[in-house]
Amino acid sequence: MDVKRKDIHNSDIPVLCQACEARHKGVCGALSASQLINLNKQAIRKRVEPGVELIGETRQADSYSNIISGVVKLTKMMADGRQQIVGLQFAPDFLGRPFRSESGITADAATEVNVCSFPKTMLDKMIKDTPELEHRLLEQTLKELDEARDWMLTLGRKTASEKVASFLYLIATHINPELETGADAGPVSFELPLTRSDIADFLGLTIETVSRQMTKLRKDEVILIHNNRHVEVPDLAHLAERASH
Amino acid sequence: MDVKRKDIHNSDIPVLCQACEARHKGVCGALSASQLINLNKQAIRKRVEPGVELIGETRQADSYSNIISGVVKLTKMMADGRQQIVGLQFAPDFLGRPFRSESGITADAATEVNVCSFPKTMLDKMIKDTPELEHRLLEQTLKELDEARDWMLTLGRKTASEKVASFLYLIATHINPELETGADAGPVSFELPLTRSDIADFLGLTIETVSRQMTKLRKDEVILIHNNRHVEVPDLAHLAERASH
DNA sequence: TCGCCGCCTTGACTTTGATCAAACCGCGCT
DNA sequence: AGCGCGGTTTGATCAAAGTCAAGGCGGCGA
Repeated sequence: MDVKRKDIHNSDIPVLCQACEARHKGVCGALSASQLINLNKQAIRKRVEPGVELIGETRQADSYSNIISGVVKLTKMMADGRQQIVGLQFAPDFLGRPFRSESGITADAATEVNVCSFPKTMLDKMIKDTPELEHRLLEQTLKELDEARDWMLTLGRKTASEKVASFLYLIATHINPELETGADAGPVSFELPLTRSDIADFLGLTIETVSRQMTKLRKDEVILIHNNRHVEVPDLAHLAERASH
Repeated sequence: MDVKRKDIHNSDIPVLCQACEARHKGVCGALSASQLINLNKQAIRKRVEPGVELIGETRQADSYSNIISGVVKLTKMMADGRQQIVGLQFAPDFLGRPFRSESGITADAATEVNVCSFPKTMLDKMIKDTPELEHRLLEQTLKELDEARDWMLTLGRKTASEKVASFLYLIATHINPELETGADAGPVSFELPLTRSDIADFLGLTIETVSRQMTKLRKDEVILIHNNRHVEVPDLAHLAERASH
């Protein structure tokens, strides 16, 4: 029976991949069952503690990863220690720089992070006979480019309080399953994946300014905060308003 | 003779493409002679005056372009009129957003610009049987992403005078043929492709601050300016120093 | 040739966010 | 329970960049 065939075929997909978001919405969706099996032989899942470096100075970049869960921050540093977070990545984003060693960016776990890593060489080979794979990489890269440019507007032209509101709005719309799609209203709540110091580095501010703007948002009842980390947003539209969205 | 064959084959390439940088370093390099001929039937070269919109509200984005010469600025606007230039593009960059209508970005000619435009549908079709094309697009997109992130560091963490120096350094290294490759020293000179107001929008500053920082750099003899537009840099290394590179 | 207009510069003053400093809060440890 | 510690908040002061206003420079058309 066709149904049975389908079942059998489906069970060919490695167990780990079956429920994996990277296969549904990430780059692995481009791969056939046999390719997934191949990749899986060399792939390892890792649990990583907050603050640990995934790509950068110490850890050389000879592998790619998919983010299974958690938040990864991409950071750029200047010689004198000033630093700027240039991007946040969530599951099921692809992690790693195709065709190049690296461009002065380090990737650190912001929260506890689970990744699925595999050697660069593997994927580079698969790209050769699966153009769809390159297509997915291009789509993800275009998405990152859009996000980077959105953030440039925030960094260059928004006030401190708009910046903080923009950050909270970004997290609110990215961290929950995905309520990214429209519906910018109603209540949301989440755990902040970043410390105040990370937030400052993401917004181009100091921790003091971030703190002050958070208290202002709290006093104006745009947000509620518990334990410094848990944030409730009674009405996302109000937050969007504050972010000048 | 093989040599003759090659000559004949070479002459199959459309005349306009033969000397075109887009074929050497841009996306068109991925195309065969016959594909180039095809594309050329529908391609048109346009000369565009400074300030004219290439992609955005008025001009709908149903075509892609290659920049033949000149500088294009990519701008994001907020509802209240604040704006931020999120990227500059030079020849032979590819202009247009694959697979998507657009993301709130407008592209305007900063200087006089020459482009080679062709319908989106043409290229989208060619991508299907020329994976190399998608590869080139990915390479360009990754380059733009790197540049965007570099600039985020500038916007978020540099002082006004470092920003202005960074801008001049960027132009110096991009506008001349290409001295991008190393050798960050020695004298350079160029015409500024942007007005003070554009520079301010690129750096997240006001025109007054840009002006003041330019005079400071001039007084410190890091640069010489004639006619407000022509800039001479006696020693590029000094400029790089000021930009905290 | 004059005068206008757009673009740029310069100056005086204000505001925003940074800096410096102190205290607070939750939490794990002894 | 008391202590110390990292992360955070709050307050007082300072400096960098923004705002407002005036004037300069250069090109172009009447």
